[in-house]
Amino acid sequence: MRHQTLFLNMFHAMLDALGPSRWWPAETPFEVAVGAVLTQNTNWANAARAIAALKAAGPFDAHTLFALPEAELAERVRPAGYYRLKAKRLRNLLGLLVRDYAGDIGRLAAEDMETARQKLLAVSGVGPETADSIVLYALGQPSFVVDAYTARICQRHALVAEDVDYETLRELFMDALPPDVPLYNELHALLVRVGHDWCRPRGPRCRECPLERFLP
DNA sequence: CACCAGGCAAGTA
DNA sequence: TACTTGCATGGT
Repeated sequence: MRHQTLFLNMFHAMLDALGPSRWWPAETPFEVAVGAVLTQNTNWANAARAIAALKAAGPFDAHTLFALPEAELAERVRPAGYYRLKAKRLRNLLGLLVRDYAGDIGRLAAEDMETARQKLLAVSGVGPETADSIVLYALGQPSFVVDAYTARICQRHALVAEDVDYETLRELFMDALPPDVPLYNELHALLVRVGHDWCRPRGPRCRECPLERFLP
């Protein structure tokens, strides 16, 4: 209850200033999952190019992509950067879907949230942010997504320590807020937008940030 | 030119 | 355990 009011005030301030985000920018749950891997430490425009190249390879589904040679997968995801690495990581994730869920991400979505999260985290190349992004935006279950922007905004406003870890930050939000999928969806999206446009990694303390009047 | 972008795992001591 | 390093393209 400690941070609930603060977070909700932040949420409404950002929403009023920026309007709704309509995230995740993908057409299907499967595309969300693929995009979550491809956008790791990479801007979305490059990840989107890689997705377009994957779609050009044939039907955009787990069976089809998993059947591609890894070298071809790598060439197609090249625009997303780290392309040899991401080909492996994507393949690992596709392998989970094909082996355990008949290639159908809807069957993964039928698992309870903790099970789905652990299955995703067990894939090499899927860490906590990627797993939570898939759980929230592809599976539609209320796992709060923490990312570099979330951490930076909270650190810069002295809400958390500089060396705060992923789980601590996630629990801060999830303990304060109800497990509400639309709320987690929009709040994460807004934090990314504010982080990208105002809360830069270097440079002076941001001015005219939508959060300025709510935070120290 | 330097910096940044919706991380993660493996290596080292 | 705690820290460091490799991975890479494309826009500003």
